[in-house]
Amino acid sequence: MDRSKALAALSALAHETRLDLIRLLTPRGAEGMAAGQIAEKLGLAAPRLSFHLSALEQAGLLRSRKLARHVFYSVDTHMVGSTISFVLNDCCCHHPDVLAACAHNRRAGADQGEVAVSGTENT
Amino acid sequence: MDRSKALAALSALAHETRLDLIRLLTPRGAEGMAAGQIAEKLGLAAPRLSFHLSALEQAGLLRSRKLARHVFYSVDTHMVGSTISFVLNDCCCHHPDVLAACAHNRRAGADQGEVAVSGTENT
DNA sequence: TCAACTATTCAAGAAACCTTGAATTGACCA
DNA sequence: TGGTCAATTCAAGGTTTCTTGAATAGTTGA
Repeated sequence: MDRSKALAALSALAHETRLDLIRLLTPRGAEGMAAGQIAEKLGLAAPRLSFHLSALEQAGLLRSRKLARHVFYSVDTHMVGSTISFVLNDCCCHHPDVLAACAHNRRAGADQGEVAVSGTENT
Repeated sequence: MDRSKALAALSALAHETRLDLIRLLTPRGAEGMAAGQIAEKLGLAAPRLSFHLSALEQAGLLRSRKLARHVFYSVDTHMVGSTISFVLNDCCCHHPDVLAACAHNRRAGADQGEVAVSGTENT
């Protein structure tokens, strides 16, 4: 993964709406979700959603496939992982404290249960 | 780590110059580096550097301390780690594929030697 | 105190980004 | 073919972000 790709991916992630999209779509796996359903879940106007979906797709973080009149979007988990590891590798040079903080927080998160949402927020 | 902090940190990271700063400063540890030396290393105009340093500090990714007429900046490794783990936890819900891609790339980076700079570029 | 040095702040302009409503494209079905 | 639905594209606007040169504040040593 080269720098410009990583930078594009980071820029794409650095927006509230787009993080919401990643958060919503990740648990859906490769199947993903249709744009209309996403718009409904997140309460977004269609053009606005389109704008952010295409930003994420451009950055390589989402894939899309057409099915009848729907377009399904799914997260490219490999790309997300690569982006994260870019920050760890290239920027932080495997600095032990960064890795430690990362590992610690990952464990803490798992302990508390800010996990396993996967469809439960279906109000 | 709450969402707005994480978002601020991600936004701060999503800029070429600021990634350069993190990359330069991480190996220096808590000691950090004086603004003037940073400017020289990266070839940045002083106001521009100040702008980006303060953006990173605002986001919590850098700390600063004054020493005589110099200001030393250093990376807050804990904050960087927290930001990374936020993406893993909160956004990707510990999705196994993301973790796998992250772990894989981390190992690949270590194998190749894009590591262990830690002060050797002291021209 | 004065000059030199380090770093930040200010102001202005350019560029990029985001949101919105209107228009458009493409697919489906009667 | 005409109507409807799903999604995108377009155009306009407002806001934010970035860069630059000029001005400012604080520190040091003669």
